[in-house]
Parts: sequence; C-alpha cells; structure tokens
Amino acid sequence: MGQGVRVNVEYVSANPTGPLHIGHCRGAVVGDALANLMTKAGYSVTKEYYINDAGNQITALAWATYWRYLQAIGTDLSEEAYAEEVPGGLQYRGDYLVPVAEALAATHGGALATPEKGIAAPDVWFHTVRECALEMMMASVREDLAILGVKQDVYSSERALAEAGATDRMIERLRGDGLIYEGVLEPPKGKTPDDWEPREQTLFRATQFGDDVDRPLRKSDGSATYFANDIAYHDDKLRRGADILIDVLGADHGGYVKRMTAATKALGGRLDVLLCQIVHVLKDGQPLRMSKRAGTFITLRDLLDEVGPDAVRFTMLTRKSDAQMEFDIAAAVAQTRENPVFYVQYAHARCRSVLRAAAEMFGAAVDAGGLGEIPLESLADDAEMTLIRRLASWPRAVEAAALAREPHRIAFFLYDLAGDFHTLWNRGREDAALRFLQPDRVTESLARVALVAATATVIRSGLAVMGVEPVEEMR
RNA sequence: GCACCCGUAGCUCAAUUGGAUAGAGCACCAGACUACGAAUCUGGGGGUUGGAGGUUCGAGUCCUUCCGGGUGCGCCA
Repeated sequence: MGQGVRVNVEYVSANPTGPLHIGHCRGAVVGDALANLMTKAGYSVTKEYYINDAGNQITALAWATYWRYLQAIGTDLSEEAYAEEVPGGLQYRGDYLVPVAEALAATHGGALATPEKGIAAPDVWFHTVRECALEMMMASVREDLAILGVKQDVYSSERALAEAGATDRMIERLRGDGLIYEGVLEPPKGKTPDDWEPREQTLFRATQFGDDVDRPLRKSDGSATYFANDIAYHDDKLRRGADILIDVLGADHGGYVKRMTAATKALGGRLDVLLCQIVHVLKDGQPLRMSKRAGTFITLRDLLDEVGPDAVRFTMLTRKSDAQMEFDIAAAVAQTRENPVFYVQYAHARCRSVLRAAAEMFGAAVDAGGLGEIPLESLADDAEMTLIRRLASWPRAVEAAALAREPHRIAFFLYDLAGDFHTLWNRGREDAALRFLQPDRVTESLARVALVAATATVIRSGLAVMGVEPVEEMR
C-alpha cells in the first residue's frame, strides 16, 4: 500500500533535562508501534527523535549541574546562596544530576570552580558543563528507550540546526513567499498574562493555512522562538526526503497542532499529528499523582522495572491514543484473561505447544514449507472458519490501521484473534474430533497444524509491530 | 473567553472511517476440568451511544447548539 512513500515519524523528543517519565512513555510506545505499522504496510519509514538542546531549559540544566558539581568538589556554598546567583533560579534539583557532577569532578577536578570552590566565571565552566550534562542526559534517555525496545534511526539537534542557520534561511524563504510580516499580536481573550504589553514581533501568516492567529517567529528581542526552530526542523525533515511527516505529541502540545500543520503546509509538505492523551497510573486502585516539585514523579525506568517492557508496550496500545487512559499496574502484570498481554501471549504459547507436539508426532511434514501443500478442505467447523476468516483479514487490518494512524487496532486484532484461537482450542475439549492432533488422521491433523502455524505467524507478526516479544511457553 | 481531545452496558474500553440487529472483558446469573497446559471455556441478562436539533437511502461516526471531563492559549520549550 505505502509503496515508495517516505514517512518520517518523530516521537518521544523529550527535553534532555532529566530522565524519561511516564508522560513520555505512551508517546514512545505509540510512535514506535506506528512506525513499525507503517513499515509493515509498505511505507519507507524513518524513526526520529528531536533533541531540544537549545533554549533556556538547557541553560538551566547547566546551572543545576554546576551546583551538583560544586557539591561534588566540596563547596561551602549553601543551596540558597547558590540559587540566588542563578539567572532564573535553580530549576532542576533531582539526584539524577549527581552522576554528571561526579563525572565532571573526576575529569576536571576543581578546575571549573574558583580556588575557594565557588562559582567561577561562566566562560570557565559553562560550555563544558552543558555539553557533559546534555551528553549524559541523552545517554540515559537512549538507555531507557532501549529497555523499552525503542531505537530511533535519527537524532536531530535543534541547536545544530539553528547554528547552521536553518531557522534564518527558513524565515527568509517564507518572507519571500509573502508569509512573514512585522506586527503586534492581540492579547489572548479571557486570560491575559499579568505582564502583557504590546510588542512588535516577526509573525508568520499561519491563518492563511488554517490556524486561529498568526504566530511569532522572533521574540521582541529578535531571537528565534521555539516554534521558528521547529519549523526549520520540519523543513529539514522534508528536505532530507520525506513525503509525509508524522509527529507524535503529548496532550500538552494540543495547542501546537494547528500551527505546526499550517507551517508544514506553507513549506509545501504534509504533516499528520498524533496526540497522545494523559495517562493516569493506578497502583492498588489509587492514582499516582506526578509532581516534579515533590520529586514523586514516576520514571519510565521505575515502571519498566515493575511491569516489564512487553506489558508496558501492549497495555499502552490498548487504548485509542487520543483518549485518556488509566494504566493499572496490577492489571498489567495480571496473569488472567483481563490482561490482553497475557491472553495473547498465552495463545501464541499454545500454538507453539501444539506445533512442538505435532513435530514429534508427524515429523518432517510439519517443518517449514511442508505445510504449504496440505489440503485444507477438512477445516469446516464454525470455530475453525471463524479463525480462518480472522487470519484472512489480517492484511486489511494492517492497511486500515496504518491509514488511520491507529496502532492500537493491532492490539485489539490480536486480542480478538487470541479469543478465536482459545475458543477453538476449547472446542477440542468438548468434542474430541476437533482436537488438532489425531495420530490416525494425518491429513486432517496437518490441515489443523497449518491453521495453528498460521495463527502463530500472525500473532508473531502483530506483536512485532507492537514491539512485544512472543513467548514459546508460559511459565 | 477561545482552540483542540474525550463522553458508548454498573465499571474499563471496541466498532473495518457513513453501512445491515452497536460488540468484548470485568462484575452478576447458570454450566463445563480422567486436558494436544482449565492461568481456560460455553450460555444468559444488561444500551434512547451525555441532551436537543440537522444532513443522508442509512449517523456512535458528519454539521449546529447545549451539558460534563481533560489539555493548552505572545517575549517557556
């Protein structure tokens, strides 16, 4: 279906200012599964991560890391005294910066501070600290993603792009198209910021492409907005060779969809946005509330340790991404039918179990390739036909899901398929004639083995799209 | 105030993109284990798809409006 069409799927793209948390998890899983799904449907897919390594939050990260560094070399400075010296205040206080500080202390000793272990001039330490922090944060992000089973093809740097002049070039290009002007925006109705005052900014005519208001590309001091850099980045993705761009974003970026879609249109490209709504994590029936300030946010790593990557991924895909979801930790690890992960895995394990028994009973006829020649006319029972129909609808289900950008459909398909298979299996308990393996009826048995093998293949294939490992046996 | 997302069985969610009688699981009721693994399965009850209009041969799906929940709204990213 997607033959020749090049798709760029961008997802996660978390700011490298700390470890990934649950809020990032859904986007990571949905984006990865969508990319796999598009690949399965025949598109040529690039998986991409956008590193927001420019802007104030990275400066704040550097200052926070520097505080930990001063601590690591044994400063006398109090946290309060330090925070007063930080432009904008000390924003990140998490322990996760301690290893970065230790690495800095190990490499540079006290050289990044004054002899009294106080704050040195920024040109002494800032660049070094920022680069080290960025590098180690991204390494930790990648590590977490690897455990989740996510590996992206391209990691793009916002700063590198901006420093190469991409933002300026993009603005001039749009200016040439008559889409840029200098002007003053109206304050938002009903919720005017306290410090509002009219300022002239460089604006993009987003309203010409369906947005509600024109959007600023330069702040009043002339520096580029995040949006401007992001347009340049989307332009870069298009130029690298992509026919369709897909952004997987968190719900807090909902207000961003129209303007980015509009901007991509202005660049002559196409952007689809998948919005992943909030996930509420339940533990023992109680919602876990995330708060960065209180330090109680759940990291992705915590969740993976507790639930395991397969259950995390499957469970995240049991809901349409634009609907809010509850993630019940207990339910995700439950070994019952209520848990789709288990139910589907169990179906696959049963398939494999039958195939192992069949190989022992019938030998070489069951091996790969041998089943293709088996006459299948004997498969006529209702339960068998239901299963066959389901299997036959697999390619269409993949296409429809890819077209709709809805990877969760694969999870539901597999759940239904597993149900069909379990039903057939259990028919064999009531009616011995429906059992898969019957030593005295080789042809019928092999036809059923072929059906079981096909079921295992489709389950395996669907799980691969979701990034979940099929299991050979439950234990 | 404005924009976007959601509202479907008591609960958690589907519905092949506008198609036939809206489907699953949990919970509830009634059944099935001398097994190719019952960690399962079979059957049953349960619905004015948040409300009201409209488009259509046909609407959970599209349009208008209201109600409720969520997210966001220049010089953060």
